[in-house]
Amino acid sequence: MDAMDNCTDSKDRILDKAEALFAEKGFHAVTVREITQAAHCNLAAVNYHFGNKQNLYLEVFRTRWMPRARRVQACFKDVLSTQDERSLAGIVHALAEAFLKGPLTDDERLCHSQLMIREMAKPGLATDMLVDEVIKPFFGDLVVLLGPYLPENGERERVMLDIVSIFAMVIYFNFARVPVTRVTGQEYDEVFKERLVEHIVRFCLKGLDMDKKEGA
Amino acid sequence: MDAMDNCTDSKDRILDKAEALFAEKGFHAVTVREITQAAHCNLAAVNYHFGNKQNLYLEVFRTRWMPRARRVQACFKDVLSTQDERSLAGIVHALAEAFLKGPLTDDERLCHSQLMIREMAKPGLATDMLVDEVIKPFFGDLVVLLGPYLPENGERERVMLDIVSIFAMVIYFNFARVPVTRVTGQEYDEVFKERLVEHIVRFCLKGLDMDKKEGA
DNA sequence: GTCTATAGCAGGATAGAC
DNA sequence: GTCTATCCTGCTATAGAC
Repeated sequence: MDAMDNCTDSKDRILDKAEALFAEKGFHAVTVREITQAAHCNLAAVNYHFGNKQNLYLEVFRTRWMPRARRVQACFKDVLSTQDERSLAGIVHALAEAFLKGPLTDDERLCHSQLMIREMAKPGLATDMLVDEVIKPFFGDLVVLLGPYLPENGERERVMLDIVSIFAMVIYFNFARVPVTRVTGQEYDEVFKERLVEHIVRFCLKGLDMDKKEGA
Repeated sequence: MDAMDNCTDSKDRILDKAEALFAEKGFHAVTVREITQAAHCNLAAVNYHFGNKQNLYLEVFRTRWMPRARRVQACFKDVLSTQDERSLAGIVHALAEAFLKGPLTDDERLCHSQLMIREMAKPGLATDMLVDEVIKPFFGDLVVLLGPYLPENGERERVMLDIVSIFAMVIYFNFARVPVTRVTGQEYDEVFKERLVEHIVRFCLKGLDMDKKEGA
């Protein structure tokens, strides 16, 4: 398809297409034939370069998913460092922005969260790598970062749940595009995504925040 | 396994096991052989009763998923009707409670949300049925119910996003048990689930709500 | 490093006895 | 309704020419 296809070697093309297909359909629903056809190379290339299908899947995470996760985290820290004053609102906004708009293209972002969700749904081949090398360290950073805003020092669990909740929002709105679009009637264009970031920041900071009009 | 297995007919046993397996692994990762073995019946039974694997999958949604979704919604309305005064907090609490504790057993709830998430991740065989017959009508009800609390009548989209956000929390905490457990160190026992309900209600109503200690 | 050909096997589906 | 036996397709993986 792409004019560049012949410039990059088949190993890279396979990794690219494999990632997209694994994200879209899941490991079992994708066949090696499908991948090699999409990558415009021979069926045997997967076994030659990666040994077998499982290892190709793992390589997708090693060479594609992990670096991208690091890019997003770097973006988050970049945004933070440019803020002259540190505030809770600033941190949440940086988080939502890095994950929902950040350095990734739309396709990358969708692909990225789909791969993660699939792996998180049920412990899979790449779960350990993902949890130990990316999720846990990043959560550790966030706990430290949000420490000053803790109600008490003892309530570590509450902070954990709050952080997870922010991710819940970001990941859900990325992943559940189909029902969101069907229910709201909104396509995921730039305008809507900007509104989503605003919504997520507001919701995470203030919740529904409709108390003014209590009493039906 | 169960002592009751021989009492219910094979059609029901197949539906039960198929649902659990489809939820756990996804459509493609499950084989008909696996299902029939788990259901202690013959391989040919699936084709005899359901024609083919795809139709079995659809029947799982028709005869298992949909009735359960209705039970949860009924529970939500029940709780609402017992509240003497209607309030935003009451509605959110009823929602979180119905979905996170409600009428379902733990296994049912996990199974239920896994099936839905898989279907929502990418439009699948049952997506239309699910969206048109369950999600859209229920969202319609919620929009009406939350209408009195709208900031303005024009802001329908904001209410939609708020409702979706509540579901995002509920579904994520149900679905992403693995990372939640790994990060928080908490198993999903009764105590933790009760805390989760409290957390979700609080978070949805008030967000992070840490403004008191602004300024690091 | 790329390709063809094929081994070897697992899965879905069916025919037909009981 | 249940079972056995079997067909056939489509998959992963490999061997070996180029």
